[in-house]
Amino acid sequence: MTLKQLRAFLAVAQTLSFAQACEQLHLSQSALSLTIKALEDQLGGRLFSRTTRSVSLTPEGEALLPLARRLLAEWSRTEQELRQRFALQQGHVSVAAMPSFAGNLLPPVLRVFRERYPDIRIRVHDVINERVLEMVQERRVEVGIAFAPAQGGGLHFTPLYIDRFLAVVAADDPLAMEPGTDWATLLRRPFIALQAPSAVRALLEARLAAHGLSLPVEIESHQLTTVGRMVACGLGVSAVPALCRQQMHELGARCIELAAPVIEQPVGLLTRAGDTLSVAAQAFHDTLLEVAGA
Amino acid sequence: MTLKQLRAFLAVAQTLSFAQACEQLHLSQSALSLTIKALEDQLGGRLFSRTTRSVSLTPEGEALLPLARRLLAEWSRTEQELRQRFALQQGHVSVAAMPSFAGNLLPPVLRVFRERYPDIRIRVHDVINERVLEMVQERRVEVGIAFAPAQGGGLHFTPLYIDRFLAVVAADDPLAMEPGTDWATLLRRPFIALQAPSAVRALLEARLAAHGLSLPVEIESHQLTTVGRMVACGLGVSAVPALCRQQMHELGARCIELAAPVIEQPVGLLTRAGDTLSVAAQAFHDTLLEVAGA
DNA sequence: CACACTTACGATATTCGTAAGGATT
DNA sequence: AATCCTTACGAATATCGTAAGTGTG
Repeated sequence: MTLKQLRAFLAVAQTLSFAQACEQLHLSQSALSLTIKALEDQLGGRLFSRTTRSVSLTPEGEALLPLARRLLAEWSRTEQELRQRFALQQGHVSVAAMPSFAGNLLPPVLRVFRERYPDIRIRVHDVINERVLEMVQERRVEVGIAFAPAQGGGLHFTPLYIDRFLAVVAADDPLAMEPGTDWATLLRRPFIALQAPSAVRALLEARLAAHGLSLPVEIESHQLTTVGRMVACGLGVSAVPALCRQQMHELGARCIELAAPVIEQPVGLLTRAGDTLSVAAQAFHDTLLEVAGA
Repeated sequence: MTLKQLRAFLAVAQTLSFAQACEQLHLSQSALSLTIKALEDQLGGRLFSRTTRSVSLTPEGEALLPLARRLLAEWSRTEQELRQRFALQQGHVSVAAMPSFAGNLLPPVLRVFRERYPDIRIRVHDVINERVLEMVQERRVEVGIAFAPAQGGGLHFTPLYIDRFLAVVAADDPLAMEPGTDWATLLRRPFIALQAPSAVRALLEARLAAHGLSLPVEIESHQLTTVGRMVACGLGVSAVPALCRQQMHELGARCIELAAPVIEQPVGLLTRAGDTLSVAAQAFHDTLLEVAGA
């Protein structure tokens, strides 16, 4: 039983005329006749009762009719769905992004993506850096945005930009007037740090230790905004990824360059090494590189 | 999107190998490769991620897989069902038969039919003669068994046998010893008749009237068995289709031939004139002619 | 006699398998 | 070097349309 045969059957069953069905199918009468005949032979009996002057369904044809309708409808529905997926008119992307990115560079990217592909649903997971890596590995998301991972671990990394740490000080701190400072100067003040499970915190301490420095931690928080507010109130100083400069400013703190050493770490897109991205995820990937990578 | 393409997709998706799928499909690698390529082109994107050494599903392929499975499963289920119908391994027949037939000749026919086609379900409607005609006309049954209808009425009649009326008398009635009698003799006794809506009653009175005779009705019933019992108890006599001879005997009454006039009426199979019978109904029709027509 | 479906036959397209090519383990 | 998928090309197969055939109203 072929698709053509079933389509031919449906056309004849609906019009109850070979001639009319021919036009509908863009087929000659002979071809249609042969097609129906072939179908009947394969099934083992007549589907139509032909009296040279009129065509009617046999009871078996009557039984096939609703089945044929359903089958063909589901067939084209399936075809349609796949086509739409490839045409970016359907589907969804799951993305995981570390908070500093999710809260700063990501929203404008989402706006552009949504404008371009309004039918693609996006699910953003705003989770800590390590969790981003896990979610990509576990295939819970197709794309992740995080710091470059230490070892591969089956992940593919596409760099977006190099992030560097900036000093954050209160607006009335003398340092706020300077263009920059160094770690030795900054660390003479009480330090307000992100709490332990944070990748930013871990990164920071590891790099400083390599230069014989350590953080004089006074207060800890696990929210970047809290850290910003505390600095703004003069409770101490901090150091944050350059990405957060705008956010810190809005919270009333000031950011200045920070050297000796300059602490840098690439931020980029993570995908599973072996896997192909869905067209939707690929489109998101590309949009992200285009909008945030500039 | 064609059947072959989807079958090829499923085979490759399940084995994750073109080579293995080839054997399963009885196809060369090149043909399979082209088939998958054609499917991908038509849908507008890749379904498999080929790395010359391993094949894996893309997210879109992953989405198609369950849909393809369902589609192909339903396809063969449909094909199977139709084939079985034609092979008399599935389906049902609805039959309407007038009570005298349903209770006498029909059961052995059903036994034979059931032995031959154990997978065909039969539904018997045991209804009065007129209702048989209606049910065939309304397509509530495919086959009816009744007296030959007066005018066509879109019905096709196949005669089974000619039924004639017999006299029914009590076992101790003097007539019970005779080989036969005539209407004039019979009607000198009180007559026990079937009630008005009965076709048998109507037929009887119409034919007798043509010969200037009328029934001296003493008692009426609408059950043939009741009539039989009443006759057996000596309450009167009756006249019934020859078909019921055995039944009357079992009830304790006796049947003898009845002439002057001999009242005959063909009994046969009724079908709608224009319609084709289902193979199941046709098989029943044929079995009935063979078993009951002998 | 005209209409509607079926059958026959030659022309066109499609599909298949063999063989060569390219890439990876 | 061996395996697996892709590409190229000639051959077999299937399908289509034109035209003649058949039966019914």
